[in-house]
Amino acid sequence: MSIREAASERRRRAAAGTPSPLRSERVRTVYAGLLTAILDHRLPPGTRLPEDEIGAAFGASRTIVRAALQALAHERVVVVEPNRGAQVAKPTVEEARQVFEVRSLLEPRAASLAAARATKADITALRRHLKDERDAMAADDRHRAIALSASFHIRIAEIAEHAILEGFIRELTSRSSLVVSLYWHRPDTICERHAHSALVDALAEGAADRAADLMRSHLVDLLSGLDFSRPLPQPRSLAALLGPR
Amino acid sequence: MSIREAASERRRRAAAGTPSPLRSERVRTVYAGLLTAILDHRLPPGTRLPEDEIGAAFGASRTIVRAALQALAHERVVVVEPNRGAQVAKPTVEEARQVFEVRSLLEPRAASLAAARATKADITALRRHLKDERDAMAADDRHRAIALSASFHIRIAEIAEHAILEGFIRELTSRSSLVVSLYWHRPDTICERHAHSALVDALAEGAADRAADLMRSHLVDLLSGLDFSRPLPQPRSLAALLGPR
DNA sequence: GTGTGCACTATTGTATACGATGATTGTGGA
DNA sequence: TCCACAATCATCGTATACAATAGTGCACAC
Repeated sequence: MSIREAASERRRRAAAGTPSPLRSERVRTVYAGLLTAILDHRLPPGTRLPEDEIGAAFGASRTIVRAALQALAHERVVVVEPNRGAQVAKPTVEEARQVFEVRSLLEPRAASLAAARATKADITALRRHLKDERDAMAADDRHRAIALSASFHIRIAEIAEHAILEGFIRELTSRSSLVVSLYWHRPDTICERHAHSALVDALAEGAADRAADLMRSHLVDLLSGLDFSRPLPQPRSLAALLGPR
Repeated sequence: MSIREAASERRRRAAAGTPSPLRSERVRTVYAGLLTAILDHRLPPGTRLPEDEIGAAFGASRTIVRAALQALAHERVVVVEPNRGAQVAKPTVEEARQVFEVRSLLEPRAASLAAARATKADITALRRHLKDERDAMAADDRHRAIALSASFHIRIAEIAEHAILEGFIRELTSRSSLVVSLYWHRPDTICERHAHSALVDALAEGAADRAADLMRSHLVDLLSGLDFSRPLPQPRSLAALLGPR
């Protein structure tokens, strides 16, 4: 078995254990459909998710939909209020800070592990990923750019071959996507692209400590692109909406 | 803000602190019953968990049991194999290492936050907790001692008032309990008791850095009490079992 | 005696029916 | 005009029936 095959085999096994432990294929379909829609910001925070409607959209029964929603709720991507149904989560400012704080505890380690383990094939794949990001941004495909930017972090966690870190980072990047959709307010996303690229360079050289540092500062940078000062992103009552006509 | 909005807001906040986002009270009952049984090591790793049987034990329908099992599966305390049912998780050696590695990334931060935030009442409660641990050990109530030892770490995460850290630490301590039940092999647990006690002292003084260091070394110490060298706790094939008769 | 295949059993997967809950609207009275 | 209360509606919560699946043991042929 070649080195690359061995790596891919390792990766496959790692991936098997990773995502949410969903029993059936149909639940996974609904779960994945909802999750990507949320991460793409097609379903913004606060969107109600009635079981019937989702079931109709996916051609699934409420049993299936409920299982998918429960999984998403466990990852805090949706919140369910008893007897009131589910909706896309609306992270508070405090929650947003905590998400990035925990990311900055976990992801530098993932980066340094990845630096130690990355194969040539991994680096190639990452560079291709960077190119996709650039293309999406050039094409002004904001949804796709956001999704790719998040999955870059997940790719690194995968390369680190650390199932638990990967699982937590998956959850945190999902939640970050919601945070970004509520609080992002920086015009230029150039620095981020540069940060990702520098990180890949460090990984390619196997520079574990540098990779960790780059990841750390990248996360600080992301956090600084958020604007928590705006009054309130969400609750605006109907009165407020209709008043200043 | 209207009364209705305020109520929904309160509900939302209440749900936020809930360990696992379980919709109904009955699901929570089954979930909690199973979890404590597992953490107490009354249900050892590998125990099969048929839905009917659990339902009968708790007087609940399979619908309820399934929801509880799914939640436990998400926390990796049980594993479900499609069409084959659920069983108490049996962490591998690799998983065990990872659990403690991630704990040592997260818990020192929790400890230092707790040092900054702990009130006198918190410290009193922690000292009472320590006493309970001592009593359980003195009474040779191994189950209770193990459970208390784990919940000590959770208490600290609660004091840190960091919902995300707390959630992750909850999951990791649960998984640690399974690891301990499979791999623990140290006769003396005295050092641990001492470690907890020193940690509370640091929290009482508000010594954040020292608390973090103590937590870090405590976790290293716990890891060193595990014996991964024994052949294999679980998978031994039938051939291996029958061969060297 | 050995191997193959079939029926049986135990268990999970899914849909659906029915009851319960909470929001909303409409009506009556003060 | 406003509040209280009742009826309505949408939606969720739960039990249960039935289908599907994996595991088990038996019987039969060779």
